[in-house]
Amino acid sequence: MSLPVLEDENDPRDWEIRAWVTLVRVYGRVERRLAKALGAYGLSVAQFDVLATLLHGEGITQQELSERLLVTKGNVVGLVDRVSAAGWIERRPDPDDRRVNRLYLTDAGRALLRKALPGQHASLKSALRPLLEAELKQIHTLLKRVDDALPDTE
Amino acid sequence: MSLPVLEDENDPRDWEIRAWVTLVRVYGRVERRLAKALGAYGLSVAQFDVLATLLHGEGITQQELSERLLVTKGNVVGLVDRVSAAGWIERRPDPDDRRVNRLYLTDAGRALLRKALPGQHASLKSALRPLLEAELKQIHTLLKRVDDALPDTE
DNA sequence: TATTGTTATACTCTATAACTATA
DNA sequence: TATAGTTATAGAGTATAACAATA
Repeated sequence: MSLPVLEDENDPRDWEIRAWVTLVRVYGRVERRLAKALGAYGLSVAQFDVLATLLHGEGITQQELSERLLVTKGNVVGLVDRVSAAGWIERRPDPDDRRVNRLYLTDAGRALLRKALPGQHASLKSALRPLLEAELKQIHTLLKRVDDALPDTE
Repeated sequence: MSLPVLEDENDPRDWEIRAWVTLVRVYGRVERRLAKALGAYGLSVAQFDVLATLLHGEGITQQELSERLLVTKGNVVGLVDRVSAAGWIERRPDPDDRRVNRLYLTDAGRALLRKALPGQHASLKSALRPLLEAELKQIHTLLKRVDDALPDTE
């Protein structure tokens, strides 16, 4: 989870650290809630991410999926194995390049998403309820700036 | 990691989702950098968290550690096993309650922190460099509000 | 030669739940 | 009865690296 949590007003640590500690804490706690809700559908967070990524871009390759999910292509193999074994996605060989698999949602996968997505959205809205829309935008804008500035040495 | 990343301006998703997706992405990428730096010292992020938590509160119990790290006490056992096997912390029986272990850094653990902490801080500062201090405070304030509002049903 | 995907290895973290010893 | 810690189980994710097929 990273870095200790303590919140006294005289905390001498830099604001980078305080912001990061809080972010990590929120990430962990919210992620856990989302994961628990997904568990009811037999989905892990990583597996849900696969489905949700495909929802917005069917036909991507495993390579592309690994870039979106920020995991190695080796790990994507196992992930895709598990999700396709469950019948939610399928690999289809690319007709033009026989090295490539392209990934598609099955009807079952689409149906599962239709069931699982509303709950995820609701959990998220509930967790972030203390923030006004302008504040959500603010967080998005600031963190997007950080994301864009991170070199993609990964 | 949770929820797909795509950034087009007409993205119809709610700001909760956009903020969350960005937060998750930043979390993942920065965490990975921090983890890589810790790897040079033979530390995982969770293990570093143990050491850093003890630095700010030596003598806590395993139970207390599990609450700070947001993991179950069962998992803390293994975590403490590994970190103490490496010689960085030690369990000392509580003299007043024989059920309790209290945790302390060893000299080696303190020395390791002295080596590892500056790099962690530097990585963090580097990653968050695009943000002004006021913006870091803003993120801290907003996310703290979210954290405080989350019910601790975990 | 470079790329896509696969396989193999080994470790860490996680959740869950039953168990013990103490209180 | 309740609490602190332990053990056991099983699954999931991760990194790393070598490999096959294809380009």
